[in-house]
Amino acid sequence: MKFLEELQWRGLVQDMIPGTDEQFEKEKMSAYIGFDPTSDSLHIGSLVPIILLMHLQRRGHKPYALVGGATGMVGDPSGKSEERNMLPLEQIERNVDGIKKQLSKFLTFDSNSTSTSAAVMVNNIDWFKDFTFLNFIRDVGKFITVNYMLSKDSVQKRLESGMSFTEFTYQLVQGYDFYYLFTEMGVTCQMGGSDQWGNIVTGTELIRKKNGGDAFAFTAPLIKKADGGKFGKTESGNVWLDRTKTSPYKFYQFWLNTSDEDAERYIKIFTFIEPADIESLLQEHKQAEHLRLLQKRLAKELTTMVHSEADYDAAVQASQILFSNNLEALKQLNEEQLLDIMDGVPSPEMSKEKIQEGIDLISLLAETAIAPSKGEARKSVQAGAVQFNMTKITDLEAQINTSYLLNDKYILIQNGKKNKYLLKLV
RNA sequence: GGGUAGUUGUCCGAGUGGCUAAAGGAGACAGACUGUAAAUCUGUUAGCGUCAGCUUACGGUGGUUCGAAUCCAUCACUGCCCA
Repeated sequence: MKFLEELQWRGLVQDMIPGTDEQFEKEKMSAYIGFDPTSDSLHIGSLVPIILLMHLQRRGHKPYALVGGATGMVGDPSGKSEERNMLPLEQIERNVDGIKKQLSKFLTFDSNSTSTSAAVMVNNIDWFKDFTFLNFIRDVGKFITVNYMLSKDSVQKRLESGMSFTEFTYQLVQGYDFYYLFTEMGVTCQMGGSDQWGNIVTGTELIRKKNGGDAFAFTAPLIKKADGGKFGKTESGNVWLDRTKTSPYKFYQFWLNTSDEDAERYIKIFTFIEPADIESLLQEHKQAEHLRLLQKRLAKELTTMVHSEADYDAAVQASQILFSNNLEALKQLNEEQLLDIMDGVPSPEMSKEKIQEGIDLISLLAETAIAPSKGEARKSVQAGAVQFNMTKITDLEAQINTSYLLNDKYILIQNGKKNKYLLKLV
């Protein structure tokens, strides 16, 4: 399969500049994608751009990852209904560093290697920091008309509610990135999310006018859930690629919980499994949907890619114990096994004396922060959401004592079916 | 600069002196059913609490009033029209 043909099949292509697909077959190309430094860690929303770069590298093309040290200072209006807050400069720098570190996990950056497909990291602050305002409006602003800029969706949507000049300028700033990379580094293609289409086209326009060169681009669709909800959010917020923000166990659980409908799309988008193999997987899945083959495979591929195989194994093991409702199996684990399995499961601590003296259920939940307050704790218990060692407790007055302890110092507590905690007594 | 409309809880949106912690919807969380899915049904959804109640809330600040999201003044922000 041709490069773009495959990406298309995977559902990774939304728009494309005509001829881009052929160009990728003609020669090894350099292509880039931008990352916004709005946080010091990437979350799974950034996985699509990362995967695009990985596909690129696998096919022998040269991926450029651009972190937006400069563009982050301006703020992209695309897809935003209102002006966004500007981050302090130090924060942006910190975020740029964090993102760089994470990207190197997915791409080979080896600059010593002679490989032509080694990835390159660039930061647009490097070519913007000494670019004066006057020079910018002479060298860049002159080539793009306001009429053209106004016609962009991202601008149109904000015309009613208001938009600052800063945000309006964003497309020029990003457009210049492409121009710079095109002329200085021979990067001829830009990729991005479909919300970036307008900005990307401004770049190709700038290149065409200033330089007369042919630039290429394509975008990937925004990932949405089949029910229209946002992708990548859970009750506890974003799913991050950083294990200290989202443990491998939770990361694994996120993918495992994918709905059938979404799983069929995600397996193509997020994994590198060969198209033929995916087809047969889909067949298999349809025959026995309750087995959730797709979800399991998705969770495996992603957890292994983002974390490691060992993390994946641990997550599977933990999930099996936690969701089997097999109290006996749980009781039989020794301390080491228990801790091993529960690695990544939130583990609040509490002093042992309190349990020895006996404590009421509500206070325990509130004090361990398993429930945010006593009021919330009461609600959860009344709703039947609380389980201790896989046994539901609905009595508001229940007293908790040492008889609940596993291995003499742990209690497995659940608040809701999927929120597990391992309470540790110290 | 002038005129005018607006700013309500996570979001949308009703409310125009007490019955309003604020209708309705969306979203979110929880329960039931299932397959740790979807759909559906039910409950919860400002904070705290011994569920009696207390505290904070309708852009900011002051004021009128026994009492204000609701009236007045002023400031800030935004839209629209005129210059």
